[in-house]
Amino acid sequence: KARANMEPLILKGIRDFDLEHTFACGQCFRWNRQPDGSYLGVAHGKVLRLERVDADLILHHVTEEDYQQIWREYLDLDRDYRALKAHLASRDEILGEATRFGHGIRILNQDPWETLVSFLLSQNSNIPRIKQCIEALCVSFGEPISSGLTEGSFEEGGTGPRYFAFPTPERLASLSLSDLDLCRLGYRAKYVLETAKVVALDGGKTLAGLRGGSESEAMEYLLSLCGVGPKVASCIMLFALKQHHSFPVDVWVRKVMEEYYGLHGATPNQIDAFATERFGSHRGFAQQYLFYYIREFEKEHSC
DNA sequence: TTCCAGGTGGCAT
DNA sequence: ATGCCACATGGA
Repeated sequence: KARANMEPLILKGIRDFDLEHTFACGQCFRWNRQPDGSYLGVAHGKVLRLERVDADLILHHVTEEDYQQIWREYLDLDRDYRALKAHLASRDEILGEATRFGHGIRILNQDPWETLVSFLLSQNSNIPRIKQCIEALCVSFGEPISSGLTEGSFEEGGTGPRYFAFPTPERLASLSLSDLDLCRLGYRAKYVLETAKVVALDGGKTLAGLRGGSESEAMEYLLSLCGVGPKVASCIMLFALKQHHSFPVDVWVRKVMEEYYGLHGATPNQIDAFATERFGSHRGFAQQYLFYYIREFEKEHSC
């Protein structure tokens, strides 16, 4: 196929979408900034490069069909973030500040299986290393993608395929612990294998079926998986299952709740109750604005 | 060297 | 229900 000559897809007048905010805010791990400021990522077994030119969003290496069937939803392009941010900002000044700071954040609609494994690996780790682990998994056990991405200016000139899909649950379920040694997952390796075996039982259908379903049903299934606790389950629900009322509480969000909202020593239940009362049914978005806000702020003051 | 990183499982109260 | 602690790994 002559995909190398594919025209870029130009979406005009896309507001409230900043590539850095969206791809570096900690919700996803397979997007990387390129020398020219565009972002290259792999999702749903496809490669995409996104570029911002003024008010336009440019999608490279995509077909119109893939845009309609995959990227439009993945990038959450049909949601009115202007109205959403106004709603959240009206709750309190802290959230107002956070939404202005991370004004271009969008909550992606990611693949449930990839999100599940990604956040399994996230526990007691940090974002650069999480990305490293996931990349190692993909290179070692993912299917190579024939993207047709050969005309780009970001080729390294090496040999062999450069882009790999996230490995399927079946593939990971077939591995042994020692197979995973080279990925350096640490003690989380056995969580990945155990979980892959369960998810692979029905090809991930149960997991995928949780999208948009009931909160309790999703939570119950996720918590039954080895290595998945309340925090990881909440992230999967928010980032892959469209459960936008999910409010993940990690060390950073806890810090926000303590230092900005005065909830010192609060239990997870107390924090969730507070978030529900204060931020409403869209508290998952609030969580991500707050997370990005506190994390970037701490980065500034850590040097 | 020690501490920390988008926590969780196991075990003790 | 709640409170500790080990858990692999790498960077500061």
